[in-house]
Amino acid sequence: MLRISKLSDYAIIILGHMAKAPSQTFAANDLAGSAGIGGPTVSKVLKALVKAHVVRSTRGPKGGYQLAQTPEKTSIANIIAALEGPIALTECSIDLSHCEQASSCNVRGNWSVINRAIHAALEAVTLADMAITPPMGSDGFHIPVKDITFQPRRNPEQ
Amino acid sequence: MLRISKLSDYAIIILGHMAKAPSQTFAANDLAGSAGIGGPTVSKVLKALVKAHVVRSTRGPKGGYQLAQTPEKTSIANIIAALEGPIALTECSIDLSHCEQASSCNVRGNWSVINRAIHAALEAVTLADMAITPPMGSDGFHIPVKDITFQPRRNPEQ
DNA sequence: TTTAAAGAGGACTAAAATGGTCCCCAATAA
DNA sequence: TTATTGGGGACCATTTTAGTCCTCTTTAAA
Repeated sequence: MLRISKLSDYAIIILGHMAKAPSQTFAANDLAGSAGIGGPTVSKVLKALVKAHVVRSTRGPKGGYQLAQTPEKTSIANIIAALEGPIALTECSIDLSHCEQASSCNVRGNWSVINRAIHAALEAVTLADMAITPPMGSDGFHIPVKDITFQPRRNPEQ
Repeated sequence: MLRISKLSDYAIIILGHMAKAPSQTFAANDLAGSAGIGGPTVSKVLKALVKAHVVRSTRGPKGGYQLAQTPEKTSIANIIAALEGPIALTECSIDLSHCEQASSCNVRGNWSVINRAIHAALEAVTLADMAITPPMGSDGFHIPVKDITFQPRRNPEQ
């Protein structure tokens, strides 16, 4: 199954809590409590988010973490990249050198199209979009409030 | 890194070879040779593709594998789903029951938006698009011949 | 100046997923 | 009848992932 790691999933849940008070500073432990995730794990996630400049940290007593930008400016692509590195579906999109099929692979260049599409999809959705609680459907599921459509464009003028 | 498995990658390479002669029947071993992938591994991939009706198989001498549909009708989404199961970025998109955060997770419904976007991106590209060898760029990279654009639509009338 | 509360960085381990191989069975053309 | 091909699944080694823990640094407040 094509999927994101648990840590990225946690990141979005944690940031979702922070997005409710975008300028507030939260201690890692408090976030762990409200998200229902283990303390050390929350710390690990937040450290990665600091490196990627998704959140800012303050040390010392009364320290903690704070969103680096507004939820509207924080894209899901950035969050996932913070925890999993560059978003690319195949190894060779990142580094061609250790691909044994390279010579017989005639499919290579076209992956970049898909990679860009996936990236665009994740870039187009922000933390603000994720954090809102959409209306509850009759089946108990939330109804998403946003939609993304595609326009496949064949053979564009190059 | 958000990525597909090696087996899915192999599948696309293998099918790329088959797409050159869409109605021909190929023995697994021959495909292994031309793709530069181990025989047993190619077999494993092809078996999965049969189950997903991406290719058809014929047993016995002169048997082998054949594309079930034209390359134009074979979507990358199908291929990936054949090897990795349903395309969904988070566990809970497939089965909510074993999600411990369920109660404190207010982000759930919005994942389906992203999942649909990813799926649409993979659905929009076909084996035919992947199999063509695009013109070579001056940097030695192939230039993709197709592009996909996004139209994020905020707050559509529901 | 001291102390305690926070984060930074990284080592380590257990568990899970993945990749690859192999074996025996079934179908079928010659 | 036999040889060739795929079908199904078990199996294991390796890699990846998730989670924990330890020690160090920073800093507000007593």
